[in-house]
This record gives sequence, structure tokens and C-alpha cells, in this order.
Amino acid sequence: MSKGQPKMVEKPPVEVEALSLESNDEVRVQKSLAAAIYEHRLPPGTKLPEVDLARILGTSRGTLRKVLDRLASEHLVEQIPNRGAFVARPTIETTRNVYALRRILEAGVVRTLSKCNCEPWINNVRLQVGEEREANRVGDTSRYIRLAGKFHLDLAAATGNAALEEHLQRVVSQTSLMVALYDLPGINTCSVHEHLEILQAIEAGQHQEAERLMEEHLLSCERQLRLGEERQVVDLAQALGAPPAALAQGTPPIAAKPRRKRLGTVA
Amino acid sequence: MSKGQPKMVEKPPVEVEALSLESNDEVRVQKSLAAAIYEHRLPPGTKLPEVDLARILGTSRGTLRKVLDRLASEHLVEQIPNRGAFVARPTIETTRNVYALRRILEAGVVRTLSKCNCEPWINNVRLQVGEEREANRVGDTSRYIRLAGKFHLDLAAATGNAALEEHLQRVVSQTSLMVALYDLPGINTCSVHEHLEILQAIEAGQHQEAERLMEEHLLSCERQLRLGEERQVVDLAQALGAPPAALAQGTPPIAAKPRRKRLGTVA
DNA sequence: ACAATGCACATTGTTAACAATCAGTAGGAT
DNA sequence: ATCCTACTGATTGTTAACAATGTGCATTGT
Repeated sequence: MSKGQPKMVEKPPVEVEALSLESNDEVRVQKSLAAAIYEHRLPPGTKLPEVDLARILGTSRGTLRKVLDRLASEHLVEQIPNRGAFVARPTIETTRNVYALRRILEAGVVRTLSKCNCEPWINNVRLQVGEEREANRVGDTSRYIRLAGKFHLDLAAATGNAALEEHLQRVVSQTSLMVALYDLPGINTCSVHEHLEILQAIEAGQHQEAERLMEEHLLSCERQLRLGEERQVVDLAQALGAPPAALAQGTPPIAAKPRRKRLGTVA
Repeated sequence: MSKGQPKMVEKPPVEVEALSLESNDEVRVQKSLAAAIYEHRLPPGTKLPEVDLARILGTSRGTLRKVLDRLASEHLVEQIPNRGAFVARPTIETTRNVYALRRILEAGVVRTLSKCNCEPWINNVRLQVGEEREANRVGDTSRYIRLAGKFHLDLAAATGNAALEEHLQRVVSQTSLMVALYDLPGINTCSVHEHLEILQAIEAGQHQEAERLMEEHLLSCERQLRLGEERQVVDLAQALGAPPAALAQGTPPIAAKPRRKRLGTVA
């Protein structure tokens, strides 16, 4: 066998299961960061400097870098080329899209559950909704956020479809960012009552109704957000009541972001 | 401002759009690899050695590593701790789950499209289905696979929901691996005719029918796969017809993978 | 006083050398 | 002859130093 040219195709009898614990450090760090973002302890826009975070979380810069990359691929952080990583600030359009996707996914979850046996899980979930209500009453936001999300994820887990669960996990995490960005403080995000209604419909075997309730619930969540039109770049002239004659630009709102100061190039 | 302790929360006026071109090299390498896997040029189980691939794709080991990580997070490659990366070999259970997820997502796509105007895109898509048929007839598998997948992705793109499109992208890619693994060669994966039927129903505004056709289409795709029960570890004794008395293990198939030779420890 | 230019610091990005681990092989004992 | 053990080569994983880039401040000129 020539070893000069690269051997590309070579099937090994891989029979080992791909264990997902990996470095064990990466998952710990990733969970810490993801949880902090998810629970609004790190608000959107927060800078995430590599060295500081590495020291705080007790890991190396390399692993932290890898974790930031992964979180970026989940749209939980944004990376700007030579400036670093920030907690993501999803746009309003993205928010609408993600909520629409959640409706599709979770309607699917409920539909799938209607063909399964609820007994094994439904009581556990009901208990957790109780905790949810309690956390909400006491005012423990972190805990409440976690539990409210967990309700939806538990339903997905109950389907036994790991792929479905994983994808929902992603959008639910994103949703938390959107709540942090656009929710008015003081309003309760996920109504506990609606959660109970959904469980009830599922248990009673009312597929259609359960699905409708879930979609309605997600719609009501989205409606609690301040999703006015995109924070458009303010046209100073117009805002200050300049004479219309001065506005040669035309009617469409000036979408001109390209504020790009040309730099470098020796004068 | 003390610079001894780490400053964690610090909102910068990030108004720059997060450009996704990144290193420009990473995306190129990732696209190359992903395409090669998607088009079955790299069959499941193929080892992906870092140095070879880096040389072939004309990049550094570092970026290739990053790309492999990303593809692993999309379940296109599996990473085994100290042995490297391989083109993923999704299990039969995963396959069923992913197809179920596709039915959920794509039914959602069709439902969403029913509320939109088809005119801008439907003719383009129809033309591509023509190319699809042609590629299939000529026998250009790579091209056919690409186009058949593109149909589904184009529909998702037509919804204007980038999040939905992205998630579908992932499962469609995974699906390609499953076809490579479980499809019997010689059978055409996605029936062109069914694609046309779906388009027709959408155009005619028959929501229900379009949705039903899409689910039926995906079911028929899944049915073309050889998804017999999991390739269970063969019990040699039983397979060779050893006397039942010798089998003290019991009925359940010996799932004993833990072939783990204890190593090290000076004798 | 304001704007623009150049410098210094801080942070990110990349590379290369080193360390750890594993597969395959040769050797020896039972 | 077969099984076990120890070694070698190859490949992956990690660390640390270096390079590149951007930010902010001080300085200078109008």
C-alpha cells in the first residue's frame, strides 16, 4: 500500500458507540454558559471575552473557544470577526420565524403524543407544572424560566423522538433570548393555566383540541412580546420635521446601514 | 475601573450586522465536505483523517478540525475520542425519528405556503423538477441527489422563514446519509412524479391535499429504505446451531459490546 | 474647540511544537 | 498453535507563543 498519496476512503468496522461525553470539560462549560444565557443572567448583547470566561469557568482558552463556536452555531451567541463573541440579539424577524417554527414543531409533538400512551409521563409533567406555578408565585425568575421551558421540552421528550427533541431544544433556547429582548418586564411569559389545559386535552385524547391549544398558547406567548416594527434607523431630518422638499430620498424608509468609515490607506 | 477582576456584563452598542462569511476558508471547506457526504461520494463510515483532508482541501489542520466539529454537531460525522472523525452512520431508530421529524417540518412548510403567494417561485421550482427528472433519466446520481433534496429545500425557502429552512436543511442532509446506508441501489429515492403532484396541489390552493401528499411522499421515501430491525449483534453460537443447553446467557440477544481490555498497570 | 492622525494597549486568530492515546505487529510463553 | 505482552508508528488532542486586528487615547493641526 502506497503511503505517499492520501488514502481517502477506508471503511473501518466502527462498531463502537459514539459516546457523547467528549472532553467532559467542554460539556460542563457549554452547559454553564448556555444556562446563564437561557436564564437571563447574561442579557443579550453581553460581551463574552475569551480569557475572562476561561478563567471564571476554570478552563482553557481553547475549549472555551470551541464552546463559543458551538453556541454560535445554535444562534445563542454572535461572533464578530475580530471583535469577539456576544450574547446574541435576534432580530424581530427572526423572532417571528422562530415562533412560527415552534408552532410547527410543537403541534407535531402534540400530534405524535396523541398516538402514544400518556400514563408513564403525564403525572410527572403535571407535578412540574405545579413547581412552575410555585416559582412564578414566589418570583424566582431563573427557576420559573427553566421550568416553563422544561414543560415544552418534556412533552417533546415524551414522544421518544430524540431528533425532534433536539431541534425543539434549539428553538426553545433561542426563544429565551427573544423573551429577554422583547418581553416587557413583569408579564408572565408562559401561562401555567394554559399548560394545564394542554395536558388535560392530551390526556383526554382530544388530538385536535390539544393541538389547537398548543398553537394558541404559543401565539399568546408571542403576543406578549413587544414586536413592533423593526427598530428602524431613525431619519433625523424627518424626525425633526425638516421641510419635505429637503427629502430627495423618496418614500421608502432609509434602510441605509452602510455606515462604514473607510479606514487605513495612508493619506 | 478596576482591571483586576473580570468585567462580565458590559453592553456594547453592537449595531454591526453579524456577517456570516467568517474566515471564508472555513465555509469553503465545510461546503466541500458536506457536499461530498451529501452526494454519497464519501460513504458512511469513511474515516476522515485530519492531516490528509487538510492537505487535500488546502487548509490548515486547525480549520479542518473546526469544520469537523461543526459537521459533528449536525450529525453528519461522528467523532470518536482518540480515534478521529468518520462519516456518520445513523442508526435505524434515528432514521425513523428523522423521517418523522421531516414529516412534521415539511407538513408545516406546505401549510405555511398555503398562506402565501406561489407565483414568484413555483415556476422556478417546477423547472428544477424537470432537471431532476433529466438527471434521474441520464443516471447522474450526484446531480439527482442534489436536485431531489433541493426541491424540498426550495419549498422551505419559499416560506421566507429562515429558521424553518435552516432546520430542514439539517434533517435533509441527515436523510441523505440514511439513504446511502439503507437504500437498495437502483431504486429511485424521491419520485419526481410525487414532487409534481405536490406542486400542483399547492398551486391549486388545496391545502389539505398538498399537506397529505407531502406526508405521503415522505412516507413512501422512508418505505423505500431497508429498515428491518436493528442489525443486532450476531450471536455466533446461536447462528451456528449450537445445542440450546450450552446457551446459559438467556434469550435476549447478547448486547455485550463492552469489549474493553483493561490496559496499562504494570504486571 | 473640533477633527483627524498616529500610537499603544488589549483582544482575537493562527500556527507549530509537544503530549497523550490508540492500532497494529513482533516476540515469547504456555 | 494460540494467547498474551510489550513495543513502534501513526494519529489525535492540547498548550503556548506569536501574529493580526480593532479600540481608545493622546497629540497635532486647522
